[in-house]
Amino acid sequence: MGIQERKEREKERRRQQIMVAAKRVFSDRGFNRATMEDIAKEAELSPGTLYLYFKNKEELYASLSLRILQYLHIRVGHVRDEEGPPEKKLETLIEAMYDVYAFDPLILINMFHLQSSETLKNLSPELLEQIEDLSRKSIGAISSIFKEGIEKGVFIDRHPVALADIFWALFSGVVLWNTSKRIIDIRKDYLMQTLQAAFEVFGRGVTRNVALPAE
Amino acid sequence: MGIQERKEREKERRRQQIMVAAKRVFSDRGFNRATMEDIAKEAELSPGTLYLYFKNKEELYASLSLRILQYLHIRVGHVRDEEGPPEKKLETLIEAMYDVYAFDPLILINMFHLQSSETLKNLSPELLEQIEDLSRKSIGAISSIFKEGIEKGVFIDRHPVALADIFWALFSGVVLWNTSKRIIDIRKDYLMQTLQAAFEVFGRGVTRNVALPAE
Amino acid sequence: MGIQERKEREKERRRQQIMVAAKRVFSDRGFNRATMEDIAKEAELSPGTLYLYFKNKEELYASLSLRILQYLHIRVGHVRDEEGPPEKKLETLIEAMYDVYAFDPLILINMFHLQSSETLKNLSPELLEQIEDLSRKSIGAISSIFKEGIEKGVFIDRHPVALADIFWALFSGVVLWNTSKRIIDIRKDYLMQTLQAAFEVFGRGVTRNVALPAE
Amino acid sequence: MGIQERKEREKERRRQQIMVAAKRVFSDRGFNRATMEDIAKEAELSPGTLYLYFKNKEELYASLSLRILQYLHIRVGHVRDEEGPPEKKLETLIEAMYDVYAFDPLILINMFHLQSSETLKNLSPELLEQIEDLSRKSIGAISSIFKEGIEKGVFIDRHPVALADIFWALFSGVVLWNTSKRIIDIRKDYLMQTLQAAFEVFGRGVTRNVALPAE
DNA sequence: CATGAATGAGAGTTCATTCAT
DNA sequence: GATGAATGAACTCTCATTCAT
Repeated sequence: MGIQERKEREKERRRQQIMVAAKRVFSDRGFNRATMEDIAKEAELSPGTLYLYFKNKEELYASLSLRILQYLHIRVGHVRDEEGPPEKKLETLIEAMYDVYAFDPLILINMFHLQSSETLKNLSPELLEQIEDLSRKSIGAISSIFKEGIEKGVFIDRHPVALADIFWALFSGVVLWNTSKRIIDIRKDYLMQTLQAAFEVFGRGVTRNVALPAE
Repeated sequence: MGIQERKEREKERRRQQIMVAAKRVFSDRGFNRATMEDIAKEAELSPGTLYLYFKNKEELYASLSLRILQYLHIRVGHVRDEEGPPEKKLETLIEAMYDVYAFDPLILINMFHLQSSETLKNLSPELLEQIEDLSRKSIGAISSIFKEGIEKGVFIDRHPVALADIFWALFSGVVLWNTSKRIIDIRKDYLMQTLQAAFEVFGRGVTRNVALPAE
Repeated sequence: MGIQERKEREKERRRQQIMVAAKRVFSDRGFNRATMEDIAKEAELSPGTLYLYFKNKEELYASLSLRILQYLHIRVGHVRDEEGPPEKKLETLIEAMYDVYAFDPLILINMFHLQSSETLKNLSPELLEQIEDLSRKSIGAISSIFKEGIEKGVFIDRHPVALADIFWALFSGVVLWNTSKRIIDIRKDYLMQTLQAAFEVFGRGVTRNVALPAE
Repeated sequence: MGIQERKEREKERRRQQIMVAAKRVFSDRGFNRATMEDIAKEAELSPGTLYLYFKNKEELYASLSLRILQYLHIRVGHVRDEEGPPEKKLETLIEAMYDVYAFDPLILINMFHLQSSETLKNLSPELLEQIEDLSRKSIGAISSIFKEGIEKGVFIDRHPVALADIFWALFSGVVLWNTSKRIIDIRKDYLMQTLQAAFEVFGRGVTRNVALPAE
C-alpha cells in the first residue's frame, strides 16, 4: 500500500509538473502557437510522456482550468456557508474573486478563453462533465448568496441565477477586456482599479437599499 | 467612370460574399478548425481568390470584427451627441448595445474572442491600427457620456474611462458567458433577460441618486 | 502592307518591352522568386498580356538568352571570316567575348544558368532548336578558328571542337565563379582581371610556339 | 555510451539515407521540380522525417554540396602539403580534380549550380558559412600551390588567387558545359577528353618554361 | 514508465495560367 | 489585342500523436 501511495503521489507530481510547464507555454504563446514539444521541453520530459498523463493537447489545456475552478468552487462554497448578513457575504465573495484572480491570473484568463471557445466543444465527455459540474456548482453557490439576500430584502428581486451570471460575467468581462487593452497598450494596467470600481457599481446596483451610503 | 464604379461595387460585393461565408464557417467551426478551403467552398470561390481580398486567414477573421466595430462607433457617437439628460443617454446607450448585438451576434462573439486572444498580436499593423482606433474612439465616446453624467451629478464620481470599461466589459462578459452556458446546455438561452438585468444593475449602480426608484 | 509592317514592328516592340522587364526582374530575384506578375508590373502590362507574346515563364526566360546567342553567333562568325593569322584571330575572339559580356552581363549569366539547368529540358522544341542551333553554330565558328590555327601549325594539335569547348567553358566558368564569389563577398569584383589572365593562360596554353614571348 | 554511440551512428545513417535519395531526385528533376514528397518516397520515409534532419528544402540541397566540398578541401590540402616540384603538384592537383568529379558527379554538378544561383542567398547563415569556409580554404590551398610555383619561377607571375580561380573556373566550366551539351545531344560524352585537354592547355599556359616539351 | 524518432494528414499559401469581358 | 480577376493544383512545412525500444 505504501508503495501504491507513493506511486500515486509521484504520478500526481508528474501531472503537476506538466501542468506548470503547460501553463507557462500556453500563456506565452497562446493555445495554437504552443506545441506539445514546447511544453515537453519546458517540463523537461519527452512529448510521448505528456500523453501518458493527458489524452491530448486540448485536455491538457482544459485541465489547467480545472484547478482554478476547484479553487473557485471551494471559495464560493465557503462564502455561501459562512455566517453573516448578505451584504457582508457579497463583500467576502468579491474578496474571493480577487483571490481567484491572484491564485493564477494566467490560468484564469486561459479559462475565460476556454469558456467561450470552440475548444470546449471538443473535450472528452468526462472532462467536459467535470468542468460543467464545477461551473454549475460555483454559479449555484453564488446564486444561493444572492437568493438569501433577496429573501432578506437586501438585494433587488431578480432571478438569483441571473445575478450570479451577471456577477461572474462582470468579473470575467473586466479581466478579459483589461487583457485586451494591455495587448494594445502594454504599459498601463488598471485591472485592480477597474475591478474595484466594477464591484462597487455592482454592489450598489444589486443592493435594494433606500439609504445608500454616500459614495 | 461608370465602369470604374461598377468594378468597385463588384469588388466590394466579392468581399462581402467572402465575409458572409467566412462568418458562417468561423461560427460553425471556430477559428482553428475552419479552413480557408471550407470558406472558399462556402463562398463558392477558389481558395486563391480569398487571398485576392484578404492577406491571410487571420486578417479575414479580424475583418469581420471591423464592420461591427464601425457600427458600434457610429452608434455610441450618436448617443454621445444627442440631446438629453445623462440618464436618458445611458438608456439610449443600452439600446445601442442591443442593436449592436442584433447587428450580427455571431460576428460580435467573434470579435470578443478576437479581443482577448493571441490572434490580435499577429494582425497586420494597418488592420490592428484600425481596430485599435475604432475601439479607442468608441470607448472614448462612452466615457464622454459618463463624464457628462458625473459632472451633472447624476453618476457616481469614478473615472469615466473606468465606467466605460466596466460597461463594455459587462456587455461582452454577459454575451460570452451566455455563449459558454449555451455550449453546455444548448436548449436555454437567457441572454436577453440576463442582459436586461445586467444593465439594470449597472444603471442602478452607477446612478448617484439619493432617491432610487423603488425597484 | 504598310499596316502589316507597322503591326509587326509594334508587336516586336512589345516583345522587347517585356523582355527588358523580365531581364530586370529575373536578375533581381532569380528565376524561381520572380513571378509573372512582377514582370507584368515592371513592364506596365497585365499578366495576361505576357502570354500573348511568350508561351510560358520558361520560354520568356529562355528568350532572353536568344538575343545574346544571336549576338555571339554574329561576332564569332565575323572573327572566323576575317583575314589574318590565327594568333590575331584568337585575340579578336577574346575581344568578342568581352563584348558579349558587355552586351548584357545579366542576361549572359542568365544564359549560363540556363545552359546547365533543368529548365533547358522543358522548353518548347522550337525554342530549344533555336538555342541549339545558335550554340552549335557559334561553337562551330570557334572551332573553325582553332582548326585553321592547328592546320597552320600555330595551335596545338587537339580536336578543334574540344578547344572551342574549353574556350567557351573557361569564359563561362570564370564569369559564373566570379558571380558566386561576389554573392559571398559583394565588395570585390575582379572579373576583368581574372578574365584577362584566363585568356592569357589559355592563349599561352593553346599556342604551339617554341619561342613563347617572355611573359 | 554504447547506446549513445549507436544512436549517433543511426542518426548519421538516416541523414545519409536522405541525402542519397535527395541526390537522386534532385539530379533527376532539378531543384524546382523535385518535391520533398518525391524525396521522402525515394528515401522510404515520410515527408515530416526529412525536416527532422534538414531545416528545409534548400538546406537539404545545399547539404549535398558540403560533403564534396569537404572532400575537395582535404584533397587540395594534401596536394599543397606534399613534397615535390610545382609541376608535379599541378599534376597531382589535376588528378585530385578527376577524383573530385568521380567522388560524386551528380552532386558536383549540383554544387556548381548552387554556386551560381539564387539559392545561395537563402541558406541559413551557418550553412552558408560552412560552404564559404570550405570554398575559401580550398581556393586558398590551390593558390598556395601556384604561389610556390611562381616563387620558384615555374609558373607565370600572375596573382596566385587569380590562377586558382581560373583553374577552378575551368574545371567547373568544362563540367557544366559538358552537361549542357549532353542535355542537347545525350549520346556523346566527351567529358574526360575535354577535361584532359583543358588541363593540358592550362598547364601549358601557366608554365613559364622557355623550352616547352614538344606537344 | 519514459522516450523521442517517425509519422502523415492536413494546413495555409502561392502563382503560372486562363478566359470572359 | 489587352485586361486582370479568378482559378486550383501544387507546394512546403508543421505538429499532434503513436509506438517500438
